[in-house]
Amino acid sequence: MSTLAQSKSDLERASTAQKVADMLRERVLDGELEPGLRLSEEAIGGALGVSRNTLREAFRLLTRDRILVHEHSRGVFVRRPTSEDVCDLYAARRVIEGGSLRLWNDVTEAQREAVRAPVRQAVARAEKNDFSKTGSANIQFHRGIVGLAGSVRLSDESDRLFAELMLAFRVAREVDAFHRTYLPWNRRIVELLNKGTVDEAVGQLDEYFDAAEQDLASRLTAD
Amino acid sequence: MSTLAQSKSDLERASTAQKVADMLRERVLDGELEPGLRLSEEAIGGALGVSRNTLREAFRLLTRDRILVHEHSRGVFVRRPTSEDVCDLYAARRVIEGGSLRLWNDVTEAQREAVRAPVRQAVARAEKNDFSKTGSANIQFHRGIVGLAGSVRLSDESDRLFAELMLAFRVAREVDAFHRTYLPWNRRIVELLNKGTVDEAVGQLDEYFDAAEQDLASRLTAD
DNA sequence: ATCGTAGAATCGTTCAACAATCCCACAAAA
DNA sequence: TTTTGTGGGATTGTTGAACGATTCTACGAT
Repeated sequence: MSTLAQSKSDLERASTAQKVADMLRERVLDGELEPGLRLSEEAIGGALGVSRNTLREAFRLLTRDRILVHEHSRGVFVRRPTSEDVCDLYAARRVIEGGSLRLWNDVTEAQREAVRAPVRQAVARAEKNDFSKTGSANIQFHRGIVGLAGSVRLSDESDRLFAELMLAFRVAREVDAFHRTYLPWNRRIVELLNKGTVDEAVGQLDEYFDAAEQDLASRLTAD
Repeated sequence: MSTLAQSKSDLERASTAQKVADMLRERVLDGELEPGLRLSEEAIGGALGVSRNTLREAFRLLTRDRILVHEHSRGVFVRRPTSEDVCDLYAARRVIEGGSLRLWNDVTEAQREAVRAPVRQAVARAEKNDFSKTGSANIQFHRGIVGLAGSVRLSDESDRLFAELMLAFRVAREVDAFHRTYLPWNRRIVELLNKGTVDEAVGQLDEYFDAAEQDLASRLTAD
């Protein structure tokens, strides 16, 4: 049954605009297209072999995800988060993840495991001095937290927030080191959760947000 | 200074696609375009005097706001929320508004007043048997709650959730009566907040969500 | 150095066309 | 009767070109 659902989702992936958007999203999040860069319709459309109209549709999809920003009659740019953006992003995350984490005792074991697993894997890799996937592991941890709420709308919005933060990391030139710094925090949160002290875990999460926000914002204003 | 900001925002409102999207959004939320209705590109584009490409851009904007749904090669439809959607929407609202309300003691007086004022006005009107604007007042109350978080991203996402719920009300054929029913709840929440018992207010908010969700979902499944 | 202006580059929008896909009705087969 | 092809017709997906409107750039005047 899962194979059927799989192939169905593959078939639905027909639109060219969608494919172009996926490719551009990857390029942006990988850092090949730097924040602040202007994306010329003609240049990119020509390079990818799609018409301007189709490319504009792809741009709309990415502005929805807040990866690109659209300025009227000026074009689209790779989003370049400011320190105000970072403040706003963490304000949203505090509410969403804090509120989700409080549901810890009311959710399924599978949902709880989605929070624990990423931290366990990151810790295991860190002990072998392997910090390769530490960034995605950190994001998976926070995705798991939001998943406790059981709302796809909330999870989707969180993914957009995470994508924006990835861009902020890039502006601050601290993509990997950032996640690594805060691994101990994640570990502590999971330990508190397993101990059943949800309120203390939420407190640790808030402290993590405070530290991360200040760290990131200061790097952005200095730049 | 506010006049300058005003005129600036007017100037930025240049795009035709944006204007078309605004018009369509209004039509949908007013109920002139029923949930489930398919919007033909040719028909609407011809009626509004805009080209297909521009109309498609407007559709993308409304799809982002979850007012329309896009099905590949089939067209765009006015969203018709299901009971699963309602469940998801309230799961998100529980987290967002619950988390925001907990910040009550940490925000500015202006933010707190944005929560109290809509309820006060709705109560005043209700005592005169004037239930005309009770719906928007209820939404303003919940907008105020989300505003406590101080994140425009969170507030924007909440507006999208509210818009979706408006569509659900319409499917359930209970637009005004719905809001009216729950005015006493809002009043009680504000009283608890003014008394300083934030946790109890959050509890009342949760109960409100439980009742509203069950009420709305049952009307949708019955239909 | 500041300001204004002409020209180039780019975006916003429209139009026409064709391929790809979906829908619907009708006929054939179990 | 129900199911299963199988057409044709309608609609969407995508392209390319075109032109007015807006922005950017560079050059020259003050």
